[in-house]
Amino acid sequence: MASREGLRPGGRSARVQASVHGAVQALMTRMERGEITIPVIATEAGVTPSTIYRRWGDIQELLADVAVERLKPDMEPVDTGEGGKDLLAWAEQYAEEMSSTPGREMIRDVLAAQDGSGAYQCCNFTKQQIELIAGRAKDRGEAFPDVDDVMDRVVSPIMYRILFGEAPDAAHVTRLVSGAMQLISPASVGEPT
Amino acid sequence: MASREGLRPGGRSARVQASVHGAVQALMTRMERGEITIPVIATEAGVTPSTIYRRWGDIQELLADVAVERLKPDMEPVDTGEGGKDLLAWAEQYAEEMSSTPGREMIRDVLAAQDGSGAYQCCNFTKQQIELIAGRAKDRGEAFPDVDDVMDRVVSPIMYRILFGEAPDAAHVTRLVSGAMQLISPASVGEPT
DNA sequence: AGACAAAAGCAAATAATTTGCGTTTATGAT
DNA sequence: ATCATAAACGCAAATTATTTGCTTTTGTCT
Repeated sequence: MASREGLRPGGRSARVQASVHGAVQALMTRMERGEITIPVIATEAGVTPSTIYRRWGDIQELLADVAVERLKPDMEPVDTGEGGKDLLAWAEQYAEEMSSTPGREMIRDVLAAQDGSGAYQCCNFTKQQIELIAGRAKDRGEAFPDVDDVMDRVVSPIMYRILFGEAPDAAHVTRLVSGAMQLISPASVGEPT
Repeated sequence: MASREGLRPGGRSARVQASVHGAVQALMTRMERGEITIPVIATEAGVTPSTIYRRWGDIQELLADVAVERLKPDMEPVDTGEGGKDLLAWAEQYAEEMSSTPGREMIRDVLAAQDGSGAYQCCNFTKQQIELIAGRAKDRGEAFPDVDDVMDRVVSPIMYRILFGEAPDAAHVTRLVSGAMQLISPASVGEPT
């Protein structure tokens, strides 16, 4: 991610970065992806195109940079009082957000960039959310599956279907979550002990 | 995929298509991705750039088109005489091929295209391979998990890790396969009845 | 406050993309 | 077989995007 490291954190640089990011997001609400070019973004942001070219290299890197920022979770998973329910609620929302048109576009932007660090970051965002749920469950004394297992059993299938096929429906997400929870104790997702 | 449907199947069109595809593949062995532009491809293919623009639209669609073709399986999964072993052998090879640099580039190309049909096709290639393994197992009278479950439990985690994190190692693939096989009968992957 | 260098602006040069139009050539009907 | 038709291609001009050299602005560190 060109705009994150090794650059001046304050003042004009930060202002330009914010302005360009804002321009991209604004344009995405009014135009189609194919119409959004760097000169267009530059005009919207009140910046000269060469600034964008020098900082981000090409439009894919810029779009990926914006997408990563937008994919960063803005709140922590709801606390239902039980780990299995937390995970289900989180997974349902995750599936819905990522299946939406903007969601799918953001994922595509992240994956299309040469710089693979964006994808890695997004994966970490997800992991952190699950770790949060797992940590709360453990604090309550509940058993909870390993985070990597949740990634394999819940997150991966959701993402794969969104990327390669049709978005998973609610029933499918429920099945995935209860399957993952059964790694701990059979049939314990729905009913609190 | 622009080049697959609604165009003349024979003669010059087919020749141009083959020539352009060949040019892309040849260039990918000698250049980096960022250096491959449509004018460069056109020169290599002995074709005028506007032909490529009119047929594929932009370079992402073209690269996706080529990638889908290269991702099409060229042989059927090895037959070890037992479904679980077949699946393991297939999954190991799949993971290795897709984790390689050319493999990851092809996947990225497919996913980066606007036209989502390429991703769908790739998913179907994979499904068909697994269906083949499943069909053979059933012909032998073995139990074998549902293809969709194999997609969720084996293929998805492999692909997710390749796209978003680090490639899965052999031990992990083994664990995924035996987990999927346990959907049928516990601990029956290795040993023939 | 001043020196330094990073980042931005500007404009000219280069490269990619689009487009209009004439030519070639698959395809389907006679 | 030949012909009519339209799809696909080639070519070149026009447009648009990208790169690059140089100057100016402005954070940052002393």
